[in-house]
Amino acid sequence: MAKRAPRANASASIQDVADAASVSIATVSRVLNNPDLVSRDTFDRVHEAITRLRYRPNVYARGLINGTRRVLGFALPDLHGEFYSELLRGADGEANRLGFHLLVTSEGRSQPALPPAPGQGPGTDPTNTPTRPGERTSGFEFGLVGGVAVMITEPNAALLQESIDLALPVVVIDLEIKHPRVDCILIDNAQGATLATEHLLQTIPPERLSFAGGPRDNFDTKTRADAFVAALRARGGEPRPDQLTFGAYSVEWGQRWISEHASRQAGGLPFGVLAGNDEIALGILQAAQDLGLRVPQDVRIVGFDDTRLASLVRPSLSSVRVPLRDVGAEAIRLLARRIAEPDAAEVVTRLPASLIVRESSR
Amino acid sequence: MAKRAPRANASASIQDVADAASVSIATVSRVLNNPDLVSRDTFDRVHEAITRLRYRPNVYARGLINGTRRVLGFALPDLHGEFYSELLRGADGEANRLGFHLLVTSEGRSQPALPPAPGQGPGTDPTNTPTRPGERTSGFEFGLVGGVAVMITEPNAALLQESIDLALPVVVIDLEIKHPRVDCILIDNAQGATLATEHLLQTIPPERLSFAGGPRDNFDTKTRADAFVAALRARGGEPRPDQLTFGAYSVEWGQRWISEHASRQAGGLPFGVLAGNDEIALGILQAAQDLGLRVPQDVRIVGFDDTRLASLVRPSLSSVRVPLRDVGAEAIRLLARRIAEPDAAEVVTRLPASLIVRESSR
DNA sequence: GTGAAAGCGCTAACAT
DNA sequence: ATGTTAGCGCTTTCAC
Repeated sequence: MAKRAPRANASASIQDVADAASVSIATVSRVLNNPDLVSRDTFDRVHEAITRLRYRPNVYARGLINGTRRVLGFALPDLHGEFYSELLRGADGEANRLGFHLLVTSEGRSQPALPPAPGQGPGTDPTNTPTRPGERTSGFEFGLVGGVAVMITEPNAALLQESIDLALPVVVIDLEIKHPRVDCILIDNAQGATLATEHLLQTIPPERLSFAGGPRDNFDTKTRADAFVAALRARGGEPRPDQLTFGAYSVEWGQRWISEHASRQAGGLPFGVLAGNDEIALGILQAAQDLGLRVPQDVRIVGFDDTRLASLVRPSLSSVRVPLRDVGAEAIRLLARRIAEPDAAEVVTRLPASLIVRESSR
Repeated sequence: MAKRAPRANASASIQDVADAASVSIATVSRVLNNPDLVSRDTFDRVHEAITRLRYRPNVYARGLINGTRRVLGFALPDLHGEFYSELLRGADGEANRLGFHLLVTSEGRSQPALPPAPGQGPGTDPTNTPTRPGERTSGFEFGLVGGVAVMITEPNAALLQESIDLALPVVVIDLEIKHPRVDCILIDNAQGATLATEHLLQTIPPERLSFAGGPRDNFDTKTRADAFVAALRARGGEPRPDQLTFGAYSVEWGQRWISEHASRQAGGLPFGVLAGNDEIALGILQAAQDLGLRVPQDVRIVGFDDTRLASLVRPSLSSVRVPLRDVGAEAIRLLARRIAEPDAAEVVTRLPASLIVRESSR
């Protein structure tokens, strides 16, 4: 029995427990990991010591051995707002269910990735502090996490690339990529946008229908815009360029959109707009009213994502419902699966969108 | 030079890098942690090997040694909605700045803590699977984190207790507790509620003013209610019991409150209400309008927290602004400080609240 | 059923 | 300036 004075400060180690229970550390370990292998009596003694000393196995030591990483990385473009918040909640719930922990990060954290230039040796410039490898490069302490879920909404995807390079289990949200061992979760934006457009077309002629999208580069916005155009064409209307505009996912952009649109609105009333998300829709909704336009009599609006905002405002906002919570949960599920079976076939989960009609387009 | 065949599957280890650069592992370690100690030439060679092999130091091995935990736990009652979302964003930003990572958890995850009964030996009941110590008990992988920020909004605080027991750096949000080495962050709810009440009292007589709180046990709600009462008394009005009601932090509760209140409203119009948070206020605002009451002519409403909801709805909602993002950031800052100086004096940060007057109470 | 001992990958003395 | 070596706390053979 290798006794050792238990350090006053730090928490109890396995050795402390072993000493207290007069067994070897191996036995303590067994009590923790293979209770069946120890005798009833020993078990009780050890267990008592564990509780008394408030012993918690050191995760780092454990992780060092079996590489069992119970931590999953969850990288979102941003953490704020109803949208991401709901995604996160879905992930958190599922992580909890499956016994994982969530390391969150927002892309806002991103640092430039390691210099990719293969020929140019690093540290060539003596004035530059050389990249400290092993330090965080993209906001993630890789190596701490057993897998990463990354939401990719725009072309630049340093974090994704890095995750893939590290041969870490990866789940990509919002972008379909074909890569060995990389699973994807997609929202059926096209379907949702089609539903919404067709709904608007029931009461609005094609030439009076517009799409007020988010950032032009944004994948979601792009898909939604394409489906919007397709739906218009299906009705025989080739949209004019001014019927498709792009800005930002913000209330402000929605407000600006409507004020500009209303002033050049030659087609007459009522007109309709499919917004890139609920915030844009909300901006449109409110600024339209400020402009003296009645919703839905003069302007019919449909948002996207069906965040809580949509049901909370008055008049309530029609919106394309996207199962955000399911997206978060599914990401964790896929990650867990791939950790368990690294070579399982790649999965592309496509979650359906549906249209929730409320006052703003009725 | 202890060569070793680099495993095909796993990521490169320090030994692999050492071999590739024909140096010892110690030198590689130095390149990573004390670049000044190695020669220019060696540095370059090692650095090259590192990038080529995509080497990342194993966090677990590192953590095992220096106990440097760059991960902070952030425990909130819930993850969803503007409120927590903003808190989280503040924390994430500051964690990023200070080089920490955020392990989030919502109290919804909580498992029952270890059985506290000291006399009763564990594992006494042979039918029961004994508690697996070392497994997560409160949603947290303690031992992985170098500190924990816990938001405590209601009396039960198993997670807090556990954190404290583990002698982990702890920051408590929303509850003032005096405990060695535990720092607190408080929002000046009393001040905020006072400001709001006095504002309402400018146009509403005390007997027509009500407080529609969140859960009765909730610390914030309690403080806000107390300040409300005090402000009324200062104006010479002893509030009737029905002027103080408690429910939940939800739109639904706000809606129910106004329908019940409107029906028994004998004091006449206009009347005023201070809501426990913005969601309640929003429910009141909308249901009031549905009931044919005009806001602010008939009903004046002030919310709490000043989440984005307040400025997004129409009529816009007056609200007590609470610097949520600062709260999150300050939590991380305090944690970082206590990790650096474990015995620093305890700090209680009290963040000010302010009143934002908008249409709903003008 | 239990203990002894060999590492997991890394850092930090201590040598040289 | 660089290499050698002793652990960090734990799991896991391998003996007994």
